Amino acid sequence: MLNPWTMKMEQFTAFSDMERGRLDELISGKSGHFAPKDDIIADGSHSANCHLVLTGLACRYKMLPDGSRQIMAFLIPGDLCDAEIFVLKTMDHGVAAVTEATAALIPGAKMRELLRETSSLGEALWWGTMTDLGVLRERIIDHGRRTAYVRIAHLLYEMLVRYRMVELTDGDSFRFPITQTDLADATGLTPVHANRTLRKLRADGLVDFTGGVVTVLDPPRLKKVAQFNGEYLHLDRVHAGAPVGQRAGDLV
Amino acid sequence: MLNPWTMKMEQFTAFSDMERGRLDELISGKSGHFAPKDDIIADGSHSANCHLVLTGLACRYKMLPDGSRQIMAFLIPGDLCDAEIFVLKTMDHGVAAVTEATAALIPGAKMRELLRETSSLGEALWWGTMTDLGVLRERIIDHGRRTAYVRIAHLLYEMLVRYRMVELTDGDSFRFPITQTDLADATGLTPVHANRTLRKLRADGLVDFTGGVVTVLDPPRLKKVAQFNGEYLHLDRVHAGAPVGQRAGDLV
DNA sequence: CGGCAGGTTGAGCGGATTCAAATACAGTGG
DNA sequence: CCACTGTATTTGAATCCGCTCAACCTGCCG
Repeated sequence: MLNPWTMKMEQFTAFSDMERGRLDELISGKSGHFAPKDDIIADGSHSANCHLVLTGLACRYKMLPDGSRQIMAFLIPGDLCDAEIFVLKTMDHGVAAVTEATAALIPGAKMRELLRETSSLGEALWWGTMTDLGVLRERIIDHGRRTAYVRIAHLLYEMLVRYRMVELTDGDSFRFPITQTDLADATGLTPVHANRTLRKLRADGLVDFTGGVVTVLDPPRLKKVAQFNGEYLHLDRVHAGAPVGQRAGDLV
Repeated sequence: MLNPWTMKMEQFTAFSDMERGRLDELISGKSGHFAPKDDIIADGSHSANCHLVLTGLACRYKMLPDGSRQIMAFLIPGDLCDAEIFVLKTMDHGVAAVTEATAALIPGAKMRELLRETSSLGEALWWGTMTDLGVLRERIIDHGRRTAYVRIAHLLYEMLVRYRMVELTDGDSFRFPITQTDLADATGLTPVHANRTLRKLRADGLVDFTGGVVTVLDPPRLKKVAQFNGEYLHLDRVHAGAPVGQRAGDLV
């Protein structure tokens, strides 16, 4: 059984058994357990360790002076929380658990080594960072030039692809237990309008979202209305382990 | 005279003379000259070289199927256009010149070496990438949770800080010759509304924007209305060369 | 002189917000 | 077993920020 980190990065490149061993070793040290709404890393703090989500769901967020919140990204198993920790003194935003979550604590020094390696691992870490940049840019497009309807559709479709990368989908369903307030904070809408829009997506037979589980009822149609083009995820190499039809790369 | 790349990165850390020499050498190879609206790197393309803006203004953008454009970042002297080129097959967005611009072409192989170095240079490159992430996150907050007025104020104040990092400000003025359409595409507004909002900022005595030159008339007040908090730029170390009162770090 | 790009202004519209209240639902304690 | 409580979802109505459509102005260049 591969760990989610390996699984994710192997969307980019294949690893040798030795490289896989390195990754396994890194995430099998200390780990933290977090309750919903707990900060995994607080805004303004610093840590000697890098955090990697192993189970559950987390989010990158920032509280604004007026009390409103902006969620900038959702973090699922295999995602790094704080790659900046090597070079920056403090976090310029917070990372909080959305559901119960566990995160591996990877010593900063070990991560530094990894980055400098000539093996595929260093490049895979760069790939992760570059795709994070791509996802953020896509979110800017969402907020700047897409309507609420398209924006939510886009987010849900993207999550489907990302969950499939780490094999946490069941057909076209995945567990994504966020509240509508979370959804609103992530899409830059009000909870009221997020509700109405989500409701329309349901009425249009595109998605079902009950009991914390998202089911994409008609992936090709959702992809179309979401104006989704997955190039920004750079799934150059389809993970060899996944059977045809269940690969993340098939969706982009 | 320091080059803009060195100047920018020395906001993060001080370099040795040898390290400065390395940077000088890297950007004094081949360079490209670009006319306004020319692509420096086209969406979907790939290059063996990395581009670094030396003079002029460029932008990171994406064209949408419906013909609208989203500008995701402005690139000024000292900014890297395509750090992704080492690991990704194709660009998932374009970079275009806004004004006449020159860009240094740095061989990808040389950049790779730099990244793996144990010197400060590798870390400074990481710092650059991490602050790029920070700037993008801030743009998401802009679009998601700030009004048009605050959003434009924020962008202009941020540009003031960034221009000051590379010593291209004249007091509180800087050359920023974008059209109001560019401004609209960057802030996710329509040109009409961008115009009205900019006009209001002028009427309120906060900024002047004529002849391609932005003048911040009252920096502390603009900072306040922009809800600007510059932590995300991580100007940990103020550039030693700049006199007190003219440092980028003073503004954050 | 006409053409064109960029900037400015007006009027009406609509998507999203705000304020407010009703409903559903799980947990908790009596 | 049922009130009680708090959180999440749903719906309605009025309002407003930003958009659309449209016209007009300005400076510049061929």
